[in-house]
This record gives sequence, C-alpha cells and structure tokens, in this order.
Amino acid sequence: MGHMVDKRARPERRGGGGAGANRRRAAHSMEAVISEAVALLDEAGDSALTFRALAARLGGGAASIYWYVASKDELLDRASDHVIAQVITDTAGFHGSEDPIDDLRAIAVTLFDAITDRPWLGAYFMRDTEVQPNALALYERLGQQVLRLDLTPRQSFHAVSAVMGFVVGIAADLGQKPPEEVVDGSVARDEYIERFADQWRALDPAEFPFVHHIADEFAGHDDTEQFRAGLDLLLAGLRLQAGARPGRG
Amino acid sequence: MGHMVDKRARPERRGGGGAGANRRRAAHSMEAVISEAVALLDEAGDSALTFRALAARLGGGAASIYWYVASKDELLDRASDHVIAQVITDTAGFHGSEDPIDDLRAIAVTLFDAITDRPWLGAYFMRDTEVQPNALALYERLGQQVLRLDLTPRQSFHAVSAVMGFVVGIAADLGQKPPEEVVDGSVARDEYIERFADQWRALDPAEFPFVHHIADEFAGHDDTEQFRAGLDLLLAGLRLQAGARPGRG
DNA sequence: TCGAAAGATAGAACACTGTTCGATGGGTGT
DNA sequence: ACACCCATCGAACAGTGTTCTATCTTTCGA
Repeated sequence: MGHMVDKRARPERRGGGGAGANRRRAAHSMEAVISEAVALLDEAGDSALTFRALAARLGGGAASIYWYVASKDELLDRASDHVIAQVITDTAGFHGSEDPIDDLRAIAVTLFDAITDRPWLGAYFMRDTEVQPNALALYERLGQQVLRLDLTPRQSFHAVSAVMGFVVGIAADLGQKPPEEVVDGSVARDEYIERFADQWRALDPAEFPFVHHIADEFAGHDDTEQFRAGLDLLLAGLRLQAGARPGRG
Repeated sequence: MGHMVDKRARPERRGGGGAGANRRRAAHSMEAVISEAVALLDEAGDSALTFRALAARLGGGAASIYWYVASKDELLDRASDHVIAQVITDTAGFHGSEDPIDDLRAIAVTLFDAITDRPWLGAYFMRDTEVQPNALALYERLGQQVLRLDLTPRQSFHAVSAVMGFVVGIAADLGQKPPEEVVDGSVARDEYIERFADQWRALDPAEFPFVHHIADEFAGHDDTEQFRAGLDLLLAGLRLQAGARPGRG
C-alpha cells in the first residue's frame, strides 16, 4: 500500500556544481537509475537492460541498484511509468473539444505512438497501478472523456478497457522485433515487409484467398494508419452505443 | 528461410492406416517435445518451461531438445502453434451463417478463450508465420468472413488486423499474473479483485471521478463479458463501415 | 554379415542472468 | 571526536539458454 513513506523516493543529490570529481564511490539517485534504465532500453532494446549493464552505465556495482528497486520487475514497472508520465503531459490538453470521442482518439493515438517507439512498454504498461500511478492517471484521463458520453457505468468501464486493450494489443503486435536483418540496417524495413508479402503471395490461392486479397495492402501498409483504422472502427461502435441511449429521453 | 527442408519436422511415422510396424522409436519425438512443453506451460505457467525441466519430463538430457528445436523462441513458437491447431479445428464450422460478423465474433471468442486459458500464448501468437502455419490459417479464417462483407482490400486488411490485435491485447492484459496470493489459492480471485477495487475507491474522488464511477463495475466484472463488450463495439463499427459502401452503387 | 554413415542422445562446460549477503565507505548530527 | 545510519560494493549463489564433443542406436548398402 502507498501509506508508507519511502525515503528512497528522494535521495536526489542536491544540485549545484557537481565539482567533486574525486568520488571513489558512485552516487546514484532514483531519477538517475530509472532514466538510465529507460535510455538503455531505448538504445539497445529489451534484452539490453541488465543489472550489470545498468550499473556500468551508472558507474557502480550491480548490487547497488537493489537499494532503489526490489526486483527487475519493479525496475521495469517504474521505467514504464516514467515514460507514461510524458504521455500524461502530452495529453494534458486533450479534453473539452466538442466531441468527446475526438479527445478519446487523440489520447489513444498519443499512447500508441509512445508504445511503438518503445516496444518493451507494451509488456509492462499498467501491470501494477501502485507502482505506476501515471498509468492509472492515463486510464482516468480516457475515462473522463467517456464520462461525457451518455453511458451506463458498465458500458463506460467496458469502453475504456476496450480502447486500452486495443492500443496495447496493436502496439505490442507491431513492436515485434524484425529478425535482426532490419536491426542491422542491412535490409530496409520496406524490403523486409515486401519479402513477407511475397511469401504470402506464394501460398495456394485456393486455400488462402484472403491472404492473397490483402497481400498488396500489407506490402504497402503503414503501421500508424493501420492502428488508426482499427481505432476508428472501435470508436464508431462506441458512438453508436452512445447515441442509442436507452430510457428516460 | 523456408526453402530448406528440415527432416526433423517429420520423425513421425507416416504409415497411413493399417499395419503399423512395431518399431519402437526413440523416447523423444517432435510431437512429444512440443506436447510436454505445452503441458509444462499449462500446469506451472510461463516460468516453468526450462530446457532442464522439459528434459526431466521427457526423461533425458537438456541438450537433446536442441535436435528438435534451434532455440527456446522456436520452442515457444511451435508450442503456440500447437494449441492454435486446436482453435483451428474448434472453429472449423464457424462459417456460412447468415451474418458474416456472427462468424467473425464466434471465431474471435474461441481464440480469446484459448488465450485466457494459456496466458503465455499472447506473447508468442503469430510471431513467426513460418513456424506457425496454424496462426496464419486462423488469420485466413477470420479474413474469409470479412471477405463476405463489401469492403475494399485495405478496409478488410485493417478489419482483420484490428480484430486480431484486440483479441490478443485484451487476452494478454487479462493474463497478467496475480501476485502469487491467488496462485496459492490462499486468496480467492473475487477477494483479490475486491481489494483492488477498494484501493481505487480510496483515491481522491475529485481527481479520479471516472475510477470511482466504475469501481463497482470493476469489482464485479467478468473477464469474458468485458471482452465480448469490447469486441461488439469493434464489430458494430465494422458493420457500419460495411453498410456504407461507397461508390458505384 | 559386416561396417560405415546417418540419426539421435547426453554430459560437461560456458557465459550470462537476477539476486543475496556481509562488509565497508561516507556524510550527518551531536 | 564519536557513533549512527544511509548508500555502495565485491563476491558468491543458484539458475538459465546454449554449445561442444563424445557416445550410443538405427539404417542400409556392399
């Protein structure tokens, strides 16, 4: 529970000069630990974040990190919340437009962009709302727009869950690592996708008519557009539900 | 790539019906390896599948598994495809009803049930369509129903991707491990959820009006119902799109 | 029937991981 | 000056995926 004050939350070294270069011992801070963890994840991906690598980046020993964080899961939870904080500030103005669904869409798109930039986010986002207060705040932010629609509590609960689930589902799907030839840069992403499409076109047209039907679309598809199209379907259904409000005129 | 024939793929005796030569094969086989891997995952969860544990179950050494599988990723891909095969047979009859969207929903629900039973599936489903032919077949199966709607190729591509993404997104979300008190059975799932809801109700109502608004719904929610509600929103949007076909008509 | 080639298994070791423990440094207050 | 507690570190532990090499076992042609 959150009622215990944890002094570890604020060991930030007071700012000034930082002139003391002769430190034999390294001095960390919660902010530094999480920031460097996120940086490591962003630069080298999911598997690059190890306690030893992070410690090397911080200039210290691996065991020291355990003073700030109880486990790697908590480290990732906090890293996740750290970038969601940015989403919170980026979506601060997304409310009060004429159509609540427009706000809903704008928030969802911002979250989507954040996750596609950081594929590792999908797996840890909103895993623990105690350690991830910003994730909860984002949930609330979506919910407040749904609140402007005329829905029952159950319907609004389902609506927000659906939007959240859709975003992380699609984003996680897209975040799947291209098998190292795209990472190396030796093969462009377009060519990689094209090769994939060719593979599909080589299938038996009688057995896979649909795959053939959409192979060209797949070859030239844009991830963000694909996401937006699906989100619009979901939101169209939601608007339909909001319009057909039952009872009491 | 797929042009190399791998004999490991078929150590199964291929004699059709009838007189089986009673040639006792070795203890291992591709079928046994994958089946036991799935069993291990089902019984003890994600972290229980290790090469050593699997080898012990098969009655052999850990290194032997590498003759059938090149890496743990491939093992999980094959395990994933193994259970999707069941989904394929379970959804074999889900076509040709009057409304294609009804078929679409039935297939999606079957897939959802399979993933909720096996949370590990979400992370590996459709990761590699070469090693997961059944996943591709399921994609095709959904697509063939969308094909009955009057949509452009791009629209149908987006529709199937949206349904797939939504299913795995929600299922993966639900598959998050309850923190060991539910697993131990010491705390019932209802009580765990209720405790969660209480936590939400303790938040500042002014700052979290939506969370308060749906706390009761969350407390008594049913996962499957939650999924179906979101899916219905998506499908309602899809039907709307299919009804408003543009041009030349 | 024999022997060689291919199929299949296993033990030991390697590099690496998250995590724990005890010891020790260093700043702060008195 | 002293003690005190926060913070850091080195070393070790148990466990992981993976590889290498040696060894069984089956197959099959000469």
